[in-house]
Amino acid sequence: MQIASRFTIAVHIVACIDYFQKSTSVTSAFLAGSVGVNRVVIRTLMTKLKEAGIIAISRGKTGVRLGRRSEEISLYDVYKAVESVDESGLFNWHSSPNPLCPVGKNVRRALGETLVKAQLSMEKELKSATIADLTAELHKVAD
Amino acid sequence: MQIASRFTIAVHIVACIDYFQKSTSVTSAFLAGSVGVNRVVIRTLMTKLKEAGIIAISRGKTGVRLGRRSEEISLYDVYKAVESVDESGLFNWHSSPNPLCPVGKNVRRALGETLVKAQLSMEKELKSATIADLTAELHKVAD
DNA sequence: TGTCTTGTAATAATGATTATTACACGTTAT
DNA sequence: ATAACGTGTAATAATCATTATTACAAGACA
Repeated sequence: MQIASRFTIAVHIVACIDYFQKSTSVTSAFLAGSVGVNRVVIRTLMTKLKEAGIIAISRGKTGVRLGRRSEEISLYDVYKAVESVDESGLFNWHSSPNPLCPVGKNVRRALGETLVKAQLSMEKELKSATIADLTAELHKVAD
Repeated sequence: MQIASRFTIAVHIVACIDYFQKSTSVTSAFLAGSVGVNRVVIRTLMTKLKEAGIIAISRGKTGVRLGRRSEEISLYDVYKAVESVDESGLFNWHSSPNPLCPVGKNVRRALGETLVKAQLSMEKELKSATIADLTAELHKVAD
């Protein structure tokens, strides 16, 4: 299983806003065109990104803008905004281990910490990369 | 999205074998009882674990055994055996970004390396933990 | 040979993700 | 104020991966 594409879509959205907001009015239709998905998918993600303070939305012709400087938006911020990270964790547990078996009763506790560490390690990498980095790279490639 | 529970199930299986193989004949029915899933699910995973050399299976009453010492089986070995890790990576990409948009055309390339690094960082943690560690912890808790 | 167990195909059930339509409502410009 | 444009969101369907389950063939061992 994988981390849903809505994460890369969300990153794409934010990067697009950073890339284009000075030159164009960025709308959900515009973003849908760049990402290649339905407008409603874009809007749903936009709402989540707005709730996280990553972007600012206003209705009408204004277009979407970043909620703060792209240097201050990490990939983890985006990840957290659109994925349900906290609730269940990256690793999915089988739901009914046998409490009468010493292994079944304790695996989760005995293994849990290690898996949390693995998850945090991945998230740390996402925290160290910003949208500004990505946009810079995009500008570089486009030259 | 999460990493499928078949990973924790597989770890549970291997830990069970390590924990019980000296005292009992460990079978798919036994394991299904401890894990709390259908026998066929266990068998399917057993087959994959066997292909990875993690366990050794024989039909009849013998029961399942480890393919090598539990100190030499990392969580990553198990992870790799039952998840399709290499093919597509941990992060799922949206499939049709617009090649006519400078962002759509290049996000994947510009972001790819960072995501791979995040994935590898997680896997590194899984590599540093062994089934032996887990079984030791299980014995400790059971005392 | 009989009993136990694995191997595996076939199928269904479940659940999450993603796509799409439809329409109410906010915002801006004229 | 009203038309034009854009977001917010409910409702529904399509798709896909995961997980469950039945059924039976075939290997291993006493």
